[in-house]
Amino acid sequence: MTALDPADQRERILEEATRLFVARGYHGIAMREIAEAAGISKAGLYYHFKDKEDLFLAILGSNLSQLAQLVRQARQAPSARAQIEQIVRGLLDQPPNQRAINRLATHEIAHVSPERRAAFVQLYQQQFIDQLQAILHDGVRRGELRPVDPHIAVWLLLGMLYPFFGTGQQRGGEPHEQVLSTLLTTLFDGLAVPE
Amino acid sequence: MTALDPADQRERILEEATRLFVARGYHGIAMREIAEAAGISKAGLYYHFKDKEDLFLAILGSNLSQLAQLVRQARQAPSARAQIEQIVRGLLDQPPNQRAINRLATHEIAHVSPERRAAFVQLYQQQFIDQLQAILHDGVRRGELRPVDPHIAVWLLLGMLYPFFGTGQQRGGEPHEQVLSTLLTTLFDGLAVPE
DNA sequence: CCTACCGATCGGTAGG
DNA sequence: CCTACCGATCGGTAGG
Repeated sequence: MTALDPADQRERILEEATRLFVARGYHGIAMREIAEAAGISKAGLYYHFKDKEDLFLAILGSNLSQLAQLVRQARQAPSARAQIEQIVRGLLDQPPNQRAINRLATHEIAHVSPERRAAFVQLYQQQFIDQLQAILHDGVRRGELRPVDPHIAVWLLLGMLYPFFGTGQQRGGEPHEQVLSTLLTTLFDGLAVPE
Repeated sequence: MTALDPADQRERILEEATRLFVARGYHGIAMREIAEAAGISKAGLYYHFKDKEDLFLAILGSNLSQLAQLVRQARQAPSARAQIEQIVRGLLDQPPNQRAINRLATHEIAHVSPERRAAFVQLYQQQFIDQLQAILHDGVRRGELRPVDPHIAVWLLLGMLYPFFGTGQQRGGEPHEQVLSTLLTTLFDGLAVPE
């Protein structure tokens, strides 16, 4: 038996911890459980991560980097609608446990200390929310979209995605493409039949 | 000093527990904290409620009754759009702590035992989700709405509401009427400018 | 990274 | 027997 490389061990911990936090929330999981799932002792866990919050925020931070990259790539598309479509597609295409981290980020962040929470929320705002707002703002400015408040519209969009950020066992039983097209049609064209 | 009537004491416990669970989630609150907030001992708490899950489910159940009533009243309206509008208005008009119970119901229900969770989820489905699906289904059948899958559309609608189910301190700083009208316009007419 | 622990606090219950 | 609790403490477990 050869021990794992430290970086690989860290990755393994993050993977198992993600799965557990997604299933039962921040306070629903003990550090002991994460250690067992990763095949190390609890003290070993504290070698890789300063404390429980540090481990939790590492998961959220890594996800935020991927979100930021997704948005950066999408901004190359020609219209607001095309940009949003690319982002929504990218989010729904993530593996279930990755998608569910967005749920953790909006929900369980409340359980970390005020200082670290404020720091993460600010980063999340800058790297993700502000970018989405800019896309909608530009869409309104160019006359592509109705003159809605981008601030409200961003939360409507993220809200529409929210139920499909589950683990995939509960919701998301529907075909991917059908959810995607229904979401985009509803968001841009509305549910009402045009007269 | 006269002791409170048992029913009043129970109401007081439910009120304080709601506030605490909303702020910090199911596992984030100890029975001791709820007891202190209600001005009784922890043992007194267990006189009124069998255990922590029983107390938690009493909160969700009472909210579900109100949701069911809201939907029943709304179903009298003449069109699917008018019915949905009345329900959305009713939900956004609730006091912040009441609104936030919807968040608890979708999120923190995962933390109760499988049997009790299954029972509550079934009741929630029958008394709320199925009713919303019926409204959309009828709307599609009567040609008011695009031929969307009611199952997906219900979750898009509830998702749009979700960000505004916070405690009111974070989101919901926007004027009520503006959120309501933006949500309904987006849901029924879409964000795109008609050509 | 482990074994061996800590101060404190967890949900729940005893007798009166 | 009942109600509406109380002070004290149970066996286990939390993060560190």
